[in-house]
Amino acid sequence: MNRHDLILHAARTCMIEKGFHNASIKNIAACANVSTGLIYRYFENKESIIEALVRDIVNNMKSHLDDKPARDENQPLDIFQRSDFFADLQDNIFMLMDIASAATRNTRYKKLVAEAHNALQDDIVRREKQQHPAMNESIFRTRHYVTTLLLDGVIVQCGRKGYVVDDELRQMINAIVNKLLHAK
Amino acid sequence: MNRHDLILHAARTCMIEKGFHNASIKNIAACANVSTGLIYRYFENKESIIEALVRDIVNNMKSHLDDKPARDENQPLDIFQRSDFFADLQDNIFMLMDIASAATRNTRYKKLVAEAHNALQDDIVRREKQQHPAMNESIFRTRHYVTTLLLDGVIVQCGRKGYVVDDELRQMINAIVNKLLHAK
Amino acid sequence: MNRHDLILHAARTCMIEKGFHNASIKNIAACANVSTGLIYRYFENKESIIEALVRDIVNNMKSHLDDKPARDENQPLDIFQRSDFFADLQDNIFMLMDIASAATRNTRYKKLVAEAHNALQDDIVRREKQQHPAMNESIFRTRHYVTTLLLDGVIVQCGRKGYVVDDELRQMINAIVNKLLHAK
Amino acid sequence: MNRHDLILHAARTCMIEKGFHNASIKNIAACANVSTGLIYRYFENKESIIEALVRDIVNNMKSHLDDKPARDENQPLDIFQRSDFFADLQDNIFMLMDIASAATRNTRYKKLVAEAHNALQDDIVRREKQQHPAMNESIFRTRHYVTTLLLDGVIVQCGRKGYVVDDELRQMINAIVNKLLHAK
DNA sequence: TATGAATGAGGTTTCATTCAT
DNA sequence: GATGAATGAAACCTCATTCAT
Repeated sequence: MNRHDLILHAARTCMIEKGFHNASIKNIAACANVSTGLIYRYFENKESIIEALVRDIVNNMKSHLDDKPARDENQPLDIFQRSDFFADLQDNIFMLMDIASAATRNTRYKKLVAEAHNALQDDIVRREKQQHPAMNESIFRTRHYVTTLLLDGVIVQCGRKGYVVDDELRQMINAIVNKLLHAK
Repeated sequence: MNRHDLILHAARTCMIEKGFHNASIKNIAACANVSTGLIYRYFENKESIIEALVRDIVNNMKSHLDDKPARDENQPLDIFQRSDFFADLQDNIFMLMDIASAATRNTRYKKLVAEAHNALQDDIVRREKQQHPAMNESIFRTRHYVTTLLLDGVIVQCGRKGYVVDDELRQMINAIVNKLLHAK
Repeated sequence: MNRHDLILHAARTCMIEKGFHNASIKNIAACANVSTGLIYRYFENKESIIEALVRDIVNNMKSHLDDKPARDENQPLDIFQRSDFFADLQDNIFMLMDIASAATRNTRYKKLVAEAHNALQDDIVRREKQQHPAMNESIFRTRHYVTTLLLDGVIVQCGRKGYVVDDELRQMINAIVNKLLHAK
Repeated sequence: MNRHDLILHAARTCMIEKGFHNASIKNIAACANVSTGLIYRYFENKESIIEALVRDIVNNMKSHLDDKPARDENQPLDIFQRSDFFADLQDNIFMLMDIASAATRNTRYKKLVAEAHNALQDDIVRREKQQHPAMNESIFRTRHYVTTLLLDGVIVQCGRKGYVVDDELRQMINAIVNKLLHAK
């Protein structure tokens, strides 16, 4: 791993562990086994690290989606079926909350997060359209929106209660999403 | 307004504006037009201010619920119908995100938020039970859970996109909730 | 007790309990059951309270000495024999240390403490002279000096070890002083 | 001098000059000609600085003792004979008083001072034993105790009177100690 | 390129002192 | 006289950032 990615990885680890505001540059440097000064050779400042982290998460999600096999409409949907995708999401729960929170105040983050979401949505809609050319695009968008809403809800709940997604929760969410999809 | 509430109000304003971590005691004092020292006459420390803020939000929600007229089962539900309730929620969105985020790292906050949620849930279940004595309690709990999930999702979305709840969003959420309720 | 003495008494209690620097005006006021503002009606500032306290201690010692029965030269001396005097001294140990310590830096305290010591010494020498008119004054002064030295040592030791003067310590000190006195 | 020792030296100077409670981190930093932040690179907190200072004093005393030539029993003892030892002690007088005073209220300091005293005592007893193998250990301990008592007394007196040890005081103390030692 | 010592602004909190009531 | 709310300077400590080596 090159220095840039090494630092980014360390930043991710620290922020997951300590939270956005408690992950100091020193922590990150120690975690990456480099000097504090070196951080500033690869990133302009702390904000830029967050920026890169968000970009990373988005790219990760996109690549997860790329791998995703086409869903069989007749089978019940399991939005957690790609276990590695959701494992990742769980890992990121705390960081995502922090970043979302930070984004409410920081224009740069906010723009970034919004762009990321739009990119993701476009990506999802595009591939759904390929599968179901006859369907109305607005339905895709709604689906995506609801799913996002629920996932965000789950994230917050997890953060709040401090537990990971267990089977009960997983089934409940799936039931809701399935009902929504088939009700259309 | 007495000094205690004045400071609390200022704290709320600052946190909404600048975020949890950037609302310094000095900021709050300046916003309340008092000296920094005075803050500590009314609150033990910064944590206590947050504590009071969360308690305030919870009590507010409870009193909103108390005012809520019995819902006519045959009419579609509008969870935003109490516009002042949601206006309040929107005001609190940023702060709630920050606090939820901070709660993932701070034991005291986490306990506080958990307590608040339990208190709210108990309150809701109790009043639903009064209205529908024959219904199974677990259904109430599920309903509450889903609603919470969605509301949390909405909060995050709002924070993320930086806009308030518009009509489109409102109708979409309502549609989902209504479908869920009648599917049961 | 008048307000002035009430406050002084409270100050003494607080300083014994919490130490010189940790006894705040608020503490003292609370202990005296008066408002903080009132303190400043009776004392110019915190320094003046110390000043008054030191004066008090000196006067107390003088009055203890006044009560002291003439010592029988043929009996071994017990410098702790006036148990109430030493009880008082023990009570004051911590405060005396603090004040002595503060006096090293504060001209006003230093002058005060020096004056107090001289006053006490003169008082002691005067009464010893009355008892033993033939003896050389320098002997009295030496005796007084040594006794003071030892008492101060005892005070520091007590402060250091955190215990009060026990029988063993008492006998040891007495043995030393007796030897000194009779060696002359 | 390395930064660590530079800061420690500055701390010592400040404490001697201003006293324990008035030697602020900022003062110390200014005195050492470094930034306040740097202090915390070398010491965990203010307490640690004191800790290091006390340790320094103890080590200094021990090394002074190591250099001390064996005393000729037939010659009168001069406990100030190692003039550099006592010069050092005088330098430390103010600080020692403050620390002793602070130790009465602070568990950590108290433990520190107690340990230091025990270490010194053990050191002294050990070397006396080497010189006089036949003598009872309790005699050494008593001697040490009395000497300590007197030294503490001298320290307090010096602090109180604000002067350094002059010849008169020196001779008086020596006379006392000699009498004590030979009376045994 | 890489280090980590150094900086200093800024955070929370305490407390002697003042002053309107 | 008496109160206690209010002030604000100053304490300790943290951390993003810079820079000599």
